[in-house]
Amino acid sequence: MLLSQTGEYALRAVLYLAAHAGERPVQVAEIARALDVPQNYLSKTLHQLARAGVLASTRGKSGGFQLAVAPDRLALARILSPFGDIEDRRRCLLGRAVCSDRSACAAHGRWKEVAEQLSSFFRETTVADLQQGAALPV
Amino acid sequence: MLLSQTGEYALRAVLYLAAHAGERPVQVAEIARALDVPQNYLSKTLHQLARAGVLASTRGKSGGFQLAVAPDRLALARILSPFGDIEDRRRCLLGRAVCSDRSACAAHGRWKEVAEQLSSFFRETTVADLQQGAALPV
DNA sequence: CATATTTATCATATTATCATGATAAAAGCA
DNA sequence: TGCTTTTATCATGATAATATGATAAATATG
Repeated sequence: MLLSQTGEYALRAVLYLAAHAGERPVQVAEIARALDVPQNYLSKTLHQLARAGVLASTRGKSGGFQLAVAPDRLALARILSPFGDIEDRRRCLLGRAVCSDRSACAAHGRWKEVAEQLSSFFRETTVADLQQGAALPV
Repeated sequence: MLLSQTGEYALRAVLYLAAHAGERPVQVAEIARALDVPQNYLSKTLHQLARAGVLASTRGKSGGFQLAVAPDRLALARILSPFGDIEDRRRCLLGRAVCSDRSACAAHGRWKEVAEQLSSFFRETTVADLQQGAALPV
């Protein structure tokens, strides 16, 4: 798939948190159950998001995770970046270290437009954008 | 990166063969040297391409690999498909088994356009298309 | 303070991808 | 036929991604 499994979990978890945003944090167990995702693994993933400033975590009773950023200010790229996605993917299709208009691989001319669209999708789409189209379960 | 390492090797090897198309087959050793790629691994990858009908292989003295398809009829998707790329990647961004206009995930509305561009790039771009922009090494 | 709850972290297992090395099988050619 | 060259295949190892299970640390609350 396009995203790593971990990146996909991260995205879905954040969307779940956005949909269930309230005063109180949501626990990993609930999210894992809702998304049908391994709980311990998700726990580690959410912790990475917390360290990245995307989520806020609180421990102890009635603890859990919450969004730390307003949905309309939270781009998908920011959610995925701790898991090494996106910016890597804009790279040269043929794996060259440098590939630009000046020093182009065979694919560059045709690929760059697609790559830029892909990149800007993740940079510009926010969680709020997705909440709108989201009448259905994540 | 967007392609698997193996997929990238495959693409580069095919482009190399297209650029060095002649009467005589090209040996793995030469391709591996030119692309700076592990020879035994490339050998296996080229064999997969041969089984997929993309390349023709001949053994023995003055054997090697050749394109089995005319460059202008050889889409990138066909080169990559033995390595499980592309069609997987068009799938739902959030990993849903079914995700369509009728049953859409939260991302579907915004994602489908990008996904379609990505998919059609690989389906419609041919080796011949890339040979043109390719004055520089692969 | 004691306890229950929850995240944080560690140790380890599983799986897929990437890679290496060795050998078998085919094919040309002296 | 026998030798050399080359692909085909097998066995194995290395590494990273994914996942599981157990324990530690923090915190609210009685």
